[in-house]
Amino acid sequence: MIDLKQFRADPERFRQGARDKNMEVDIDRLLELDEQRRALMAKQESTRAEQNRISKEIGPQIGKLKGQLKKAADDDRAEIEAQIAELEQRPVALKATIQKCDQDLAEIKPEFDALLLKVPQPPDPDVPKGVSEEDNVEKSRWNPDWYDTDKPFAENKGFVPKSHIDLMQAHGMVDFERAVKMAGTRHYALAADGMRLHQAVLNWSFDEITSKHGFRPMSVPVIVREECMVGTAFFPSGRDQAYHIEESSRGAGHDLFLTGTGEVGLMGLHADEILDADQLPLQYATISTCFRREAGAAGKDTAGLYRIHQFDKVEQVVICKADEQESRAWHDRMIAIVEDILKQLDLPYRLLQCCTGDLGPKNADMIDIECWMPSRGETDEHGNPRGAYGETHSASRLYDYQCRRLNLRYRGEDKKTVFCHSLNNTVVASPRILIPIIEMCQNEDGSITIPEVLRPYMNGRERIG
RNA sequence: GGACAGGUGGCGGAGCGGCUGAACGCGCCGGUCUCGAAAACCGGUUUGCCCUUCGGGGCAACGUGGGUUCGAAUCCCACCCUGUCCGCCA
Repeated sequence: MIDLKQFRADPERFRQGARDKNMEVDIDRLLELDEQRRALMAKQESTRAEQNRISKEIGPQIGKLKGQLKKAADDDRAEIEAQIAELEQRPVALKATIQKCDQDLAEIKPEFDALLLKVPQPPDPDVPKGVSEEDNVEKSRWNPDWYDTDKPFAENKGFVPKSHIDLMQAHGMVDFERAVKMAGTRHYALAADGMRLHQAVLNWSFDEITSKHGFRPMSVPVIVREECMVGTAFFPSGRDQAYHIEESSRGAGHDLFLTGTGEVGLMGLHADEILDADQLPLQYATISTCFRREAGAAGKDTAGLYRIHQFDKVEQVVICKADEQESRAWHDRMIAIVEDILKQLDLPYRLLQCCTGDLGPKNADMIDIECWMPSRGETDEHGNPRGAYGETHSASRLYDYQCRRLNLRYRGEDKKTVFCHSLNNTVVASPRILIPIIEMCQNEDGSITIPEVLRPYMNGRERIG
């Protein structure tokens, strides 16, 4: 959520921010409603102040008169009752005014709240302008010394690569047919060494992030209430992407939603809290199953393990002080952790600076990390794919946009409460990460060499097949 | 799922419908005392919003939402949540 005071002071900044992100939001209407709302509040409050004043004055008087009434002789009664009635009449007009303000405010509120939640965080000035992922800017590339992504796979390794689908099926590592039978398209079942490799890369990277980099290991809910989705800013804009469990229609008090990333559970932990400054930064990591409807992606990446409805992910989040330099430093550090992990896995990757049009509503800045996947990309003259980068990680910097919605604060130097900054990044998402691992580590005979760092998690084995 | 009990400030815990933003205790911060510390004593200690001539002024909040009332932490209704016991269960 944006800061209303900043919004009033400089609405143009937010108008431009939404434009840069290609998002529709009626800034003028929000300004108008805000003005109406404040005028009504001012009127209501001053009326209420008046009412309180009168109330304090007549309260004791009424009390006293009612006491007298009990003991009074019959002929005095009428007189006392008249006095009470007169006193009680005094605030009546004020009450009507207050109620009218109440009604008017209640009428504005839903539209105001909905609109306010829709205003995206403006992109940082140093984020390149652009309309789609086409306009993202490559920042850097890394290749292991034995592979050059500018040359075809065959030139690098001396044979034409197979896709992860073929390789995994050959080794009985995956079963698409039965999974699709059970759950429909974009589902899969991992089997045998497929499941082992999946667990190995998750467990290894979880150990890296928690033991080596000091992030606190957590297990958090993946089924959450709507407030948690709104608080983490996945709603309202991403509502279509989340699976909705309609418990309310079965008589329960509220619906639930499946989370699309561990970020939701990790960030939701401290909602509505005021932390001590010395508790910060909080560094959390979780390993969680992620659920995504992939609405609007019909026909895209339909084969294999690239775009699926359910996967597992090791996620890192940082909650730090509201200091731009500090949160930028954390962003760099979280990206460096992923680079270290990908280097240890020996996977070619590149860093992409996402352009304004590719940012979500909550991000001020986002760096995507893509790994080289030999089975992707256009096909060459022999009908073999040329290979392409595919997104495997995404590192977001949010300033206080998310914590403001979550009402997550800390007590600053001057004892004032301040909204925290938050950041998040993938550590490893599997099975998608299995695509580059399996395809890059394949041998001419169809076997797969297990990356060295994963061998301790695979019973010491060196290869599959 | 069944039966009770309960939701008040950082915590514990009061609270005849008006004087209660809230007693009391603990914790925390500041001060007195002391060479220093402890004890004792004194003072302070919620959050959000609105207005401001920047001195300050005002409103709201006792789980949530509605209602009764001139006036609600206190009365009524609905919902949510928590605890305990029983049943079921990885």
